[in-house]
Amino acid sequence: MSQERDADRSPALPRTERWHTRVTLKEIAAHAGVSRSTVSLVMQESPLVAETTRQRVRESAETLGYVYNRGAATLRSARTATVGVIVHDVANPFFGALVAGIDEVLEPAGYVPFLANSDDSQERQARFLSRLREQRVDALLLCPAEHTPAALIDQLGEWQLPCVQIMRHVGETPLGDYVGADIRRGVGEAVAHLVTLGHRRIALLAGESDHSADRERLDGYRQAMRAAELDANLMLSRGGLSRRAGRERTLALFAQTPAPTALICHNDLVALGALLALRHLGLHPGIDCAVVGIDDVEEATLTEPALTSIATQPRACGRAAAELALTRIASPLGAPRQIVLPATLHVRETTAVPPVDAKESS
Amino acid sequence: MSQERDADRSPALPRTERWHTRVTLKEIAAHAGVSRSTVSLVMQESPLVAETTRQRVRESAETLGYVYNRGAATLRSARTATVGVIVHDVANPFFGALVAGIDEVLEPAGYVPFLANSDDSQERQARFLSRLREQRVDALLLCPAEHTPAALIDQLGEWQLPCVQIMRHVGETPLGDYVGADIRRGVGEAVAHLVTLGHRRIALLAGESDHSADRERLDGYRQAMRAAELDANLMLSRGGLSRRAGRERTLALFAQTPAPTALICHNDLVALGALLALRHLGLHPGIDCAVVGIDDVEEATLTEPALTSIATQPRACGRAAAELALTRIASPLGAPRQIVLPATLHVRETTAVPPVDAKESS
DNA sequence: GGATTCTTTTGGATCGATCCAAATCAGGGA
DNA sequence: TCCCTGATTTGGATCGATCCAAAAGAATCC
Repeated sequence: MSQERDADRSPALPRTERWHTRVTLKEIAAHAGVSRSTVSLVMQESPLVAETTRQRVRESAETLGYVYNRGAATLRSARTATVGVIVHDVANPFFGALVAGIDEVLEPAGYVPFLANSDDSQERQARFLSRLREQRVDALLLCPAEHTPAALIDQLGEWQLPCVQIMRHVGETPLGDYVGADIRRGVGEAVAHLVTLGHRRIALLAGESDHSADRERLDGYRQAMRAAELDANLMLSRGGLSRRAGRERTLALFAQTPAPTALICHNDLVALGALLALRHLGLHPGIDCAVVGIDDVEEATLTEPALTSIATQPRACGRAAAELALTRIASPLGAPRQIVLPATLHVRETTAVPPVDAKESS
Repeated sequence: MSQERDADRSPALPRTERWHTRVTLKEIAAHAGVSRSTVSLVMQESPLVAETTRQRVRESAETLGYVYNRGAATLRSARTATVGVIVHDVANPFFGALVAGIDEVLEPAGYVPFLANSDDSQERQARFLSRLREQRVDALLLCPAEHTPAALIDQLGEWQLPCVQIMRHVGETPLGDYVGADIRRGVGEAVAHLVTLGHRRIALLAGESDHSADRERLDGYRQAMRAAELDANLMLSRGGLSRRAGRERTLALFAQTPAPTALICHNDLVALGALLALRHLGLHPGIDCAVVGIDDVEEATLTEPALTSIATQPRACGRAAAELALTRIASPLGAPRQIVLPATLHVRETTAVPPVDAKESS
């Protein structure tokens, strides 16, 4: 920490930053000929202060190279202008887009996001949560890890920490603030679409853990299958949700007879895995077997054939969640809101009429 | 901010958290019968304090539901236990993995990362940077946005903000701390591999902006091409780096004659786009045209045929960068370190001997 | 027993902002 | 000129930790 730089302080050159003597409100006050309080008001963009003073103070701050000390402000005012974000897999492009959406809203509002990866582990989630409490974040944006107990939301309430759940929620119905997509309806629409095309053996490649996102897919599927007078339990597969798992689970499904003629996949990664599997089996997606993904990630439009997918709009969800968090910070006692964005089916090339033999045999 | 809740303090029920009267060191001190200073020492895990007192204090903190106030500590000690992370595209799986690696190291060290997306925009990068300064982050992990001036690093130095550059660095040679992969050698190895297989018309699908990551690919390519006595300028394509751009640029390359027999792509996204283009043209990757990607993302092993790729190990880079940042925080004046991880070629199915006609015609 | 050392504990002072009640200022009307 | 009103400005007190020099206790040695 060499501080012996004072030598080069030539008064002619007002260096923007002096060495290691941090500029504080006090220095600005002295420089601008006002009190600390006034400077503070200027920094808070308060309308109380006169325009001319405001200008003078701003200039002083500028020439002295002042950097606002959010930490000091926090101590007194209990606002940190930070928000915690917990997702279960940053490496998944879906969450990448989600995080980008969050960022988009927080940034102009002057908020900064803390980000962590729970990796769907309770323990990591809990550890990060306590870090965030130490940092006194103003709010939390949470995609809860698997098996998160419903009590967590109550706990957060006791801790006075506003929380917006995203895409998944703990407990049966969302108790607190929540932003997600209307997956149930989206899946229903997909099933109806496939039924209209003539499909009968429609498989659902679901997840294996019983959280809300999973349940909604299942509910939408069951309900639509029932409506079409088809057996929903016959073609239900539960398992992992990676691209690799999608591939393997599809191979497994095709090992049984009768094989499905259409696959609805928990997310696009699984769907892309399914495409790989079909190609491996020498089958043509969209001709020999229909495939529907969920999320509509950018990649979906680029595969050959292009993937039919239910758009969950991660970016829009991220934006909505961040906005909700900001309003909740502004009014902590307002009524919780549940925002459910429409999930619309984007029909592309992987859904077409089933092969003739399959249609007849059902 | 009503604080008039003191009435309901029933001594019989030691609620874990009282309403709105935050527990501070003072309360713990009173409860444990020691001074504030001692409690502070316990919280800092100082070895000075006796084991028995330590235990007692810990228990008091526990029963009172104390949450450490990092902000208050920061004010006095000038350490925030936070680190800023700026990447240019969170939605890219490569950066997802990188961020995951960073997280992996910071979390156990008790640090929390602020994350932002520069979207390769100078302006967004600058705005976030000033936010981070306000928050007094202890260090910065930066994948500099395109066209970032070399002066930025000096500026950060003046601001006393330790910075580790990742994957890209500003200026000709990395001036400060840096973590990246040995792309130059990796690309060289790829060219040599292709030459050994018999390829002569080896194209490079490079980026169009002139940052270090780009230059390294170019240098590696030119050098290896020269070594093989091939013309490096003939088959050089510059352009966008998305999957879509990869597809389109490949189509463009194949519109010219003679078409290349091998493609080395700036990253795996571009390579995957190239695979789509080849398939679209009715060509078989690995048979009609070799394709090499860079990064070796998970998806590379799953395409059919599997993609040959140069592994840049984003997760390992993230870890190394975070570790370097931690050591730099511990000793700000230590000599800058440049860590270059090996980039090894993973040969898979998309690289094979060139088609006979192409070999003869060269 | 008292001096000496080592271990543990402690009371202000301090970091840099915000909050709030009170002081000051400027302009208008009687 | 003086009072009143509304617009600005201001000086402590305060938030909750850390730092530091010094005090208190315990152990050791002569």
